[in-house]
Amino acid sequence: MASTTTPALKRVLNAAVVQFARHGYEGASLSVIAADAGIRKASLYSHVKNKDALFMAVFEDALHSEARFARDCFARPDPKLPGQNYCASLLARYADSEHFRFLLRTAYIPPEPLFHELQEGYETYMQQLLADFTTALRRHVGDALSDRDAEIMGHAWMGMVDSLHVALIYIGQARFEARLNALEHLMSDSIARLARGERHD
Amino acid sequence: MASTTTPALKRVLNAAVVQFARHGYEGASLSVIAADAGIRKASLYSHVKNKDALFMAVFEDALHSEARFARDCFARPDPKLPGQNYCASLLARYADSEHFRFLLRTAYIPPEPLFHELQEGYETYMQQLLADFTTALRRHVGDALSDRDAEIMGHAWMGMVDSLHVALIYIGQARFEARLNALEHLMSDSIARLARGERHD
DNA sequence: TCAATACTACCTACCGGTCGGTAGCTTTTC
DNA sequence: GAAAAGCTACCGACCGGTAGGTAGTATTGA
Repeated sequence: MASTTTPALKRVLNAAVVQFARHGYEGASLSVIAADAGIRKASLYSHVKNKDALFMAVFEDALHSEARFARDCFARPDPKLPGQNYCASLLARYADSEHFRFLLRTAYIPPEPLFHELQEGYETYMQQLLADFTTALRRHVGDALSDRDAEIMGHAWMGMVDSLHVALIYIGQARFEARLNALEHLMSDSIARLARGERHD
Repeated sequence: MASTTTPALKRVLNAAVVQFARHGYEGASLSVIAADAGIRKASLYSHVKNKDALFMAVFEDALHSEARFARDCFARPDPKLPGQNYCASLLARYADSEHFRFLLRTAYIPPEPLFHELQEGYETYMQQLLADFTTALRRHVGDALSDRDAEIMGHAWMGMVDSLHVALIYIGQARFEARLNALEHLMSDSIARLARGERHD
């Protein structure tokens, strides 16, 4: 399974993530991907078994790439709110990372033939994100935090993250920042309440 | 523009919304849509100019349908929070309305050739939703509400709505309800604070 | 009767994928 | 050391299939 990644394959994968991110699974053409990688379509099959396998390879790359990104965000201490680094970095990340754009494009409506495999990958990624947030939250609020409130805040934060993801895709930069600001206010109010020892009913 | 809708065209539109909602713009096949409507593919062109026009016709229907749904939600008084009726009705709406599923499927990643036309439609729909929420919020909080706080809460609520939309698509019913509950807690905390006359910095 | 709607048959364009074949570098074999 | 054999990456040509769309003709109904 530890297949070596030749330079040619790397070019193919780089071309593929761009096309898949831009046009989706069905919309991306193997001819174009091959051309962008500097070879003919037939030669693709020296490197990958078929379109599905190519897509899954890109997906694995993207998941690893974004997992590392998230880990780095949570490694730095959040300035004010748990998970704040991650949320605040999304805009730049979206501009810079082809892998991230690929994941967002594919996340909500994955290609039907690959649905289950993809679902699993996303699932573990989201679980990791949630776990990271929860530990950050516990560190931030302290022992007063009940399990139930931690779970509620976890759901809310994951919802907030999805909301920001969506904002990246279809509303502009200005409104992304407005939404981020607004949602941080909500989080801040609720966390302040928890820190005062009040509980959600 | 006020073209009459014959029964045959209605059958075509009904078949089309199902296919577009299920498979998207590119994935939906005109042959299948025609077959579902009880005619041959070539006969479609007696009713619609081409695939784009068919898609746009379905889109207009869907927008009107969902605008009416939102209006009905906001016509009823919200039990606890502004906009609560709408959010709480989403799950059932998603199960029942083919038009709604169509809109959600198409919203974030619209077909490229129709991008601009669709964007406009969504834009006015979202503006209406935001306006409805804002008046509900003003009614709920009272005169103490500053314009700035109203705007912040508006952004937050729209984010919450997007978050719930996403939840409908790719996480199950159980987690939708957990997210809804969690986000309502956030909203509730923030609105309680506003109602006490405190302001966001 | 005449327009609207339906049909069959067909078109071009493109898709993912396979085929036979080859250039060129490694490894084997005597 | 050099011929023989094998392997990898590549190519043009082609496959079956499907897509959206069109031309021409038959059917239908007010």
